[in-house]
Amino acid sequence: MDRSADPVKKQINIYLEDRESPASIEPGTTVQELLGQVNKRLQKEAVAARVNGELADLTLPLYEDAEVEVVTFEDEEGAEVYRHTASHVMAQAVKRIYDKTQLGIGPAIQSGFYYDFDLDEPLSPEQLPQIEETMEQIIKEDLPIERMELSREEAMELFRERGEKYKVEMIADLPEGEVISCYRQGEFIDLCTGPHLPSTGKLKTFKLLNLAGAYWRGDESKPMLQRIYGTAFPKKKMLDEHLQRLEEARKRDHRRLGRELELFSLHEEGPGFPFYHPRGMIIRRELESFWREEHRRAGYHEIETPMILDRSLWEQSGHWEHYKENMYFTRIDDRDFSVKPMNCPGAMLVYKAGMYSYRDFPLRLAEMGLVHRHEKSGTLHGLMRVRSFTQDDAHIFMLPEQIEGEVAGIIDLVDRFYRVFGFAYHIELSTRPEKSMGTEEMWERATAALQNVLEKRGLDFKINEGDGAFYGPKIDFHLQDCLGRTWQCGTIQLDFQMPEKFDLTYTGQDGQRHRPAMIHRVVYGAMERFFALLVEHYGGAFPLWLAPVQAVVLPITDRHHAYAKEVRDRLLSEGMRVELDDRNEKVNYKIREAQVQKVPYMLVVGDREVEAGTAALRHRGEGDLGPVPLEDILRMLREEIDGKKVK
RNA sequence: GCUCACGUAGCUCAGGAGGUCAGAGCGUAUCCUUGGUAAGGAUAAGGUCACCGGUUCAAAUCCGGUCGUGAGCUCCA
Repeated sequence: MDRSADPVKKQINIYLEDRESPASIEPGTTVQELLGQVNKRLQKEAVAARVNGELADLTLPLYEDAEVEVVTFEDEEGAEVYRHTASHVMAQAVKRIYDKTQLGIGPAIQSGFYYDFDLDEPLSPEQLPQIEETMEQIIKEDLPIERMELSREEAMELFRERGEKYKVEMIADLPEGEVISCYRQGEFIDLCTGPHLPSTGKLKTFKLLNLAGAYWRGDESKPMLQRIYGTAFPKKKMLDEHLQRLEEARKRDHRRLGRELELFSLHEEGPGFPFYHPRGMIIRRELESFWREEHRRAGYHEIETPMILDRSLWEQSGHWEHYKENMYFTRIDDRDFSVKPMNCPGAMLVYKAGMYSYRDFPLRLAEMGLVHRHEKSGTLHGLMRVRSFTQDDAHIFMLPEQIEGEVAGIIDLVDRFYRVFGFAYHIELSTRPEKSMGTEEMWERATAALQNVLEKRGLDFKINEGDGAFYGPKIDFHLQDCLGRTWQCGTIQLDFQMPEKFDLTYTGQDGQRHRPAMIHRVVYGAMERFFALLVEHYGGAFPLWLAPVQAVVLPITDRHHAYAKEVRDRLLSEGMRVELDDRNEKVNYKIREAQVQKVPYMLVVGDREVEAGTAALRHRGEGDLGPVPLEDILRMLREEIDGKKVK
């Protein structure tokens, strides 16, 4: 852009949003100065601007007529600018304390920021306050932040001189002809596309949260840098609220609720191998029976295949070659066996046990298959990431022209399931990874087929290059946990390999043998992961149909025990999960415990209820509902259960 | 697997510059209390302070290793 002032033009016109007429200013006025002239409040709130649609610094001088939009912290990109500046201030502070620090990268992320450092000494959490203090100092200095545009050579020279080897590496990788920009604040310079706040003093409150290691460029073979995470807000109150929200989220953590509600446990004796307790088991079985019902309706047939199978099968499927490091092995009668890490080879054998015609297609074989995978120790996470889990798997064998219809059917099925639980989800399409089998042409065809269905249905999706399975591309469905981390649940994987490897055939209309196409798919994904996400989603307060204990009967004194038992038995006979709390405690105490355990309904019975044949109904969320005749209670609960209502 | 941190009764956590430091609350058991919508009272039981090794007269406390857990990275349902 030509930044020299136009000698002919004395004034330029700037069009601001929400203003009828343009502001007339002198060329060279910065966005910030302009805002000062027209709207002081906006000037104060602005963190960046959009000039003719392009995100820019407030310090950008304007030389031509332009449209200017103000970007504040409230805008997503405004928050990013704000926090990105916070990450620079943090980097500056770290460099002030440890001058040999080499900088990695330091972007803004969802609700915060981080910066990666290469330091000689390991950082420990005790050092964070010191870094925070230095950051406060830098903010107090209110250093102006200036943008500099450099040539590739200048930039190289600058960062080489400063000993920033990672920055030099980044510059070397920038495409030719790209404008290289840097930002300077006091003695600190960083390679950065910006934009940034106009000065360090604009930063109000921030907090450094945690430390972690992170490989340079996310590559395991590259050095590990030290990453500091933090967050920043324009108001102390917003920061406090954010920290409060994090605290609340931790209360929903499935690992915590799993223990408190006695759903499951994990033990040192079996890292990553979960134990289901009676209450967790009820939820799991409910999920499974819902699943069976829906799958029967959707035309699936259920099968079960063995957990341990001969080595030759895994060699044939390609797992021996491509998945060995994740597999468990055993030896029986001098033969090598493997514990199944996936259900597909077993399903192949089921298919091969019969003869199929094109008329049998699509053939949908479903399996609740328990698989074992030797995941790296550092990746284990409660029930979200475990080493043994049950996949609600299915393998669909079909004609090539049935692929798109089947994929569409699965997308509908997944959507139906997630809706029942009220889950929001996002979709990703993963393409061919480096370590994979099959021809380029096969991959292209398969990927195009998946993409086609998504596009036809107008679904938003993100493409994950090289993230597919070794046998084919896939569509993944992701859900969020209590902290907003996303987890892959449902997946649809197209596979042209397995039918080849197992020489699967069907008889076509022409009487000849042909190769079927195949899809692997899961809806819940892994029962363990889905269960964990459900716990966090509901914060432990499961809808009635899933609640391990649906109702508890609370007699007020011993003389009400007989009637309480009657009430309990009546509910039991209607198939409800009900308990009787006849402990020698006050009703307040029993109610509190039922609330803490998030039991949906409490039936309090005393003299009045015995007399009238009612129960004083209390809902964990709605409180006291007053006396209700037993038969009405039964009807209400039945309706709520059958409707899978979320209450 | 990697980086950093953590590991004390079933749970949540105090304590710990090496020596009356094995503590609290919740929970559990027993007894008293029979009480109407979120904790009634008393008493008691419970831990070789993750495990192994080292330093020391003495280790829960210091050092090393192992295992497990957490946050992230890598990888994945």
